[in-house]
Amino acid sequence: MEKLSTRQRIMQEALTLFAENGFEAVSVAQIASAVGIKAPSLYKHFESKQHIFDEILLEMQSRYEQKAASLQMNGMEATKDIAVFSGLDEQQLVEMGKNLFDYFLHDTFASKFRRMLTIEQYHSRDLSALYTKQYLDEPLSYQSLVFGLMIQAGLLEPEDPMLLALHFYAPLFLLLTSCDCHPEREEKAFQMVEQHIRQFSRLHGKKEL
Amino acid sequence: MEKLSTRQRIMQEALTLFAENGFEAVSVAQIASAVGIKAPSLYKHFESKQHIFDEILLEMQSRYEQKAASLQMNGMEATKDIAVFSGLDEQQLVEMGKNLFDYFLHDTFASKFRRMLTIEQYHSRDLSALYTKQYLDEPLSYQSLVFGLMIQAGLLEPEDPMLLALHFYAPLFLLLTSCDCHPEREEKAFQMVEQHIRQFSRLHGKKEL
DNA sequence: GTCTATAAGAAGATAGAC
DNA sequence: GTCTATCTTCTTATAGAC
Repeated sequence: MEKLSTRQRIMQEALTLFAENGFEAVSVAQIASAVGIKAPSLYKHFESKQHIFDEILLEMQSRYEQKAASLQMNGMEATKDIAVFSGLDEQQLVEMGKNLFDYFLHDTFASKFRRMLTIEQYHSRDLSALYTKQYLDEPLSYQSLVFGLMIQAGLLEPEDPMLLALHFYAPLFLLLTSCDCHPEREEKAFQMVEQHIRQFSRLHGKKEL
Repeated sequence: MEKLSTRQRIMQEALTLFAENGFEAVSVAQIASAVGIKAPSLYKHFESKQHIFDEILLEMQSRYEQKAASLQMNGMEATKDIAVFSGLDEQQLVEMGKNLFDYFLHDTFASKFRRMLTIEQYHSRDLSALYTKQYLDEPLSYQSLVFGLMIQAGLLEPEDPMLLALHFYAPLFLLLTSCDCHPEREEKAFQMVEQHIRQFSRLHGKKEL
């Protein structure tokens, strides 16, 4: 369990601190202290504070791609697996939403990374582009693709898929934001997620004639 | 037009910088430079950098309360003006949503303040509570109240008002976030807001028998 | 790979001239 | 109310002993 290298522990503690205070507000000494070493020792593992940040970014990209594949959130995979998605029923939709919600909220790396990007997006075009891509555009375009398939399969009433994706995902995004600094809200938020998706299913599900 | 006091200009420039970089990443010298004075001169107007931040907070509270009243977003007012809200039709709903969206996005003070709070919420219980109250809880509970009245008035199908509020407001919140660092998205976002609200009205509006 | 010591600079803030 | 000069502390980062 304690097999993390010092390099990995530096990245972990740095991310924790960056996610709470922002990059510039965290000192190298703070990071080192959290790891249990002195600041100069840290420079044996990373050439600069900026380099720690850059490596966290790379690490996250890699983890995100893995998770996207495992959640079947990758657009490429979805088009290959039409059979899977065109058979989605309400309960599976609830599971999909809860999985996405739980991942963004509780995966220790993903959750902190999202908070860090939320903070850092405002002073870098690159970071704001990454934030938008990862937490807005990709979830929306993926959901849009899924709902398009569900309409084709006769599971949902015909409707603009992007509007459906916005209706489905935006409440998850808002509830996520509401839990970020208030863990005591998580239970209620999970209930809201479920209610929301069941309402979504009721409103858009194919009506019997 | 140029009647702003130095004190007011300091707050203005400080907010602009805080909204982009966060409080700790901005130096007093940077703020002073943006105003056109030297750092020590700034201390004749504010006793510390923290004090500038605190005054921005107070200023915003005051402006927010004014705007809430003018947008009729104040819960107290709404219950007094049942007549107004129980007569809301689809077009008025669109206007209400667009007004809210436009205010959060374009009011120079409100927009920067929201970005600053988005950054600062993570390292202070007080600020995260303020963020949640101002951008999540109050909009939602206000919308919830409005929709409850609309159901009573027979304008909407019976439904949990909080679920309706989440359905109505969450997409506005997400689209707002998507425009924050990407002004080129605003036009599309406004179109999406309108489409979203018309869909909302179509889905929840009282069906004719 | 860790440490102490230290450089070189930037930070918040004050003193005092004008 | 503005400035220059200055203080103190903290910052990132390096040098070199162990």
